[in-house]
Amino acid sequence: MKGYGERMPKRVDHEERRRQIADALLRVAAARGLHATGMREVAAEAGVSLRLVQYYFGTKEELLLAAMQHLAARFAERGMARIKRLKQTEDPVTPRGVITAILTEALPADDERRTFTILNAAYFALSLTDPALAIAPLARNSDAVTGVVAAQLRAAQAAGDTPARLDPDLEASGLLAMAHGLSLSALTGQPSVEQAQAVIDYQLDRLFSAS
Amino acid sequence: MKGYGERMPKRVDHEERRRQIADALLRVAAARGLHATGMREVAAEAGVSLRLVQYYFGTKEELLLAAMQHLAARFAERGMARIKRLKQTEDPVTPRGVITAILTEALPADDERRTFTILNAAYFALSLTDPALAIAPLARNSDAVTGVVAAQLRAAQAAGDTPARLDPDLEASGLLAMAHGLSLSALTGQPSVEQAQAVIDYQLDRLFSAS
DNA sequence: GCTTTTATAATACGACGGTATCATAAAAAG
DNA sequence: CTTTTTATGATACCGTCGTATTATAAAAGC
Repeated sequence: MKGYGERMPKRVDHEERRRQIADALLRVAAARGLHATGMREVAAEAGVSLRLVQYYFGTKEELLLAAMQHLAARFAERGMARIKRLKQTEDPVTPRGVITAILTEALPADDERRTFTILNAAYFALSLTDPALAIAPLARNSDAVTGVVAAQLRAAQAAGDTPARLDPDLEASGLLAMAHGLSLSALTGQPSVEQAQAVIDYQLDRLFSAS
Repeated sequence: MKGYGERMPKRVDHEERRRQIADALLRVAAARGLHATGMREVAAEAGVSLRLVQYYFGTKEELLLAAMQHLAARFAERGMARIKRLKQTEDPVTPRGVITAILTEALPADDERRTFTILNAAYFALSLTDPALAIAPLARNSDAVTGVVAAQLRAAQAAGDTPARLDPDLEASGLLAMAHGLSLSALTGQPSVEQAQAVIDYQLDRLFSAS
């Protein structure tokens, strides 16, 4: 890269610091709420001075935006890792396996996914009224995933694992919307994560049964 | 009722005023966001003085809570009306008709439902981090609706309109989660309301076909 | 060794928001 | 008609937040 300066920076990587601060914001925001998170709190959480936060992100809006993109990137990364892990353990990677992994990954089953779901909801709500916050990164992810699921369904149809009369695109949209809705509901514990998982499994059973 | 005082109040109804102010908050919040909505703005929107808002709702938290309950009540009311209307127009009320009405009602197809969806998302996100905001009213609504859908599915099974092997509870949970997810996504226009409707219709076709 | 970059510290400022206070109008009760 | 209760209006207070400013230190390159 022809980077951000002629000479090397003093010691630390610029992007690394930005990530560190953005992570701090996400941690605080997941606990206290996105709007209730102040610059001073972020600085304290990141273990740096307030001035430094201003140094790396001139304005709060910029920080919020960068943190959102960071969040989307982290989640996409995690999704990729999940698929890669799937390919290593499960020898013949079935379309059902991939779809199950995707839908399940969205559930707030552990701390990381729970905070992700919370932050996602917070950013989504914020973007509905704050024009400065483009919802682009999240929507882009979602679109890509829908495409993957639809493709897997087509593959399953080609293999005869699922009825040919199904519409892959409509099914994919429905499944992802369901997973999204279940994730949000599961945050409140109604239904529980286990029940949400049961609903997903049930739907996939119905999809991949002979019928 | 053994109301709010021995003598009649001066001129206006207490509850009516509270509704008026709560409605004003919801209108402002739908446009500017829940956290960005101040007491002064609410007062201006309601056409009353700031002092009056304080008079009817001592604190902002109280106002937020009351507005949420009011919102939930309004939505439940609208749902009831929709069912009642259905019973009048569609002579034999089929389970599918009821379920279609419920799922479709959640979509942000007109201004009122759109603002409702936005406010719902905002309150939900807020309740995730603000312990003072119980999510009870919304969850209660959601639970009741799930029960209704499951009951309709059972009725359909009894009538032979849908396969007996289906699990009504899991199907109901899945359908409502899907509708919820679709509504949120439709707020951004991806997918559009029409596409979301298509997904719902498709799923119901699949449910109620012989199969 | 001087300059640039990266960092901290302390503090200031202007705006806004929730809340509180003071004053008052108007209607019902006696 | 006076008193009391209810309803309302105008404004003051105080904290917090985002942002800006100034001074300073230390490590890395030229």
